Amino acid sequence: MKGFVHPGREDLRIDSVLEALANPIRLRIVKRLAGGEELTCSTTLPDVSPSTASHHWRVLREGGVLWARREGRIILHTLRREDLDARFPGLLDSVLAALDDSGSLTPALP
Amino acid sequence: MKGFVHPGREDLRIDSVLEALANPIRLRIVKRLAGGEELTCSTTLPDVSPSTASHHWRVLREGGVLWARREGRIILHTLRREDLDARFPGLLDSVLAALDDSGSLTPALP
DNA sequence: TGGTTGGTTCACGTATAGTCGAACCATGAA
DNA sequence: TTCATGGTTCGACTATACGTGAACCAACCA
Repeated sequence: MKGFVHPGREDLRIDSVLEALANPIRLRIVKRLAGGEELTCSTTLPDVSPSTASHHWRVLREGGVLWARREGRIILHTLRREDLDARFPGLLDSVLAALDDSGSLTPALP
Repeated sequence: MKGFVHPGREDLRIDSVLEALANPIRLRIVKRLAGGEELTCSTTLPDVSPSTASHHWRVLREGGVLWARREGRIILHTLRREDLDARFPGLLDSVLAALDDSGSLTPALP
């Protein structure tokens, strides 16, 4: 567990990205990240167990949706906006716009 | 089995649509439909069984991605482009553009 | 009427996603 | 060194997705 595996920009695949996005919990994460915050694992999903949270972060990371980097004891995540926009122009924006419209995927969270 | 159940435009949900799109077989279907063709079930997926094909058509239909209408003995499918563009502007275009770039999801088909 | 064609539905098996607790690892602090 | 914190990994379980063949249905045709 020394550092994270991220697909390169050119390795991003549309079906992997769609797969990563096709989950309400992961969409919540993406929505939060889109605000520009750097999120940690535990503070973002207090309603699921640490192992479940870790699973979802991994799917997003390996799908190429976000970067993970260790900062001391915590792990900070940021959206790979440039890479996603470069490879799939408009995709992220359209999904984020849809998330703004429907409040269904944005329960009250700290 | 008298006619098909389609979600209304306002009932389209981003996670259902992403879920429907997050599958290579269904992406192949969407790509074909985007060409403007009206596709039947069997001619589009000759490499999977009729029941499997029917399953994928159903996921796309119930996710709101396409219209199905009976025309005599066959069922014709068309992309719900207007509805998708209205509810999730840019989503379909970005996915289709990605499908054009990578030939990986477009095996030789009749 | 009976047969054929195009699809669906059902029942089933298999594979994978999602979830969790327990154990473990990495980091920083005492 | 020892401890606490933040995450991951592992093993197990459950739920759902995927895939199939068999049976069925709906429309057309002879």
